[in-house]
Amino acid sequence: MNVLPKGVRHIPGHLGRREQEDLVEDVRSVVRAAPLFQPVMPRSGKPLSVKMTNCGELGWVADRSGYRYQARHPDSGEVWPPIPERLLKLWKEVSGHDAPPEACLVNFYSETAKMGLHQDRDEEDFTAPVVSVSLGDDCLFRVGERDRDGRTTSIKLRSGDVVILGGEGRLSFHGVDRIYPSTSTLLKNGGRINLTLRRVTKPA
DNA sequence: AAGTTTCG
DNA sequence: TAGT
Repeated sequence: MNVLPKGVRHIPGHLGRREQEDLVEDVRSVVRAAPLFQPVMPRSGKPLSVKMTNCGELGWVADRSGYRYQARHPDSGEVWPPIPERLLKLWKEVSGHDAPPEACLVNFYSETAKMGLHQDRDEEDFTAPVVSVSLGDDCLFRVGERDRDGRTTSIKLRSGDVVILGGEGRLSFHGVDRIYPSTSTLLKNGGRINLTLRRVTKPA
């Protein structure tokens, strides 16, 4: 019986179809304002397979210089568009955290995209959880513990699912091993969108 | 360093 | 630029 690591919560089907469609509209408008860019590995410049953008006061970027949060789009130099209301509402529903999210990373996975096992650790504040929303095709999500060599568990994430990494689970290693093409009709061109809401700065 | 590969 |  494979249980999720402590502090990792999976809420299958948290969002209904209509809410998912509304969120896709929100994402479309974010992408219009802040076009997807191709993140690359620090130093090597090797591209990640996902495309990404952000909304919120801060956005996560990856380039040859490193990983960091910044207030502006790396290509356009524009500030990121605001986090859509319905994501702020979702955060209030599930995060158990008073302060609103400062960053929402938008990752787009093509049929072949993956994300290696990693920690979300570029934030200054680990007291707030990470809240993530899946839209579109199913994926195989793998989650472990705070140490890279800890036990890992794989679960299938479907469109409308929410995953929360909080408390002991805040620094859990996690990644996406594969996308299951054509498993959702939410996105016309297929693929998967992941939205990740985070606090970045230290609490006052 | 959030890659890839391999493994679990 | 994750519908035309």
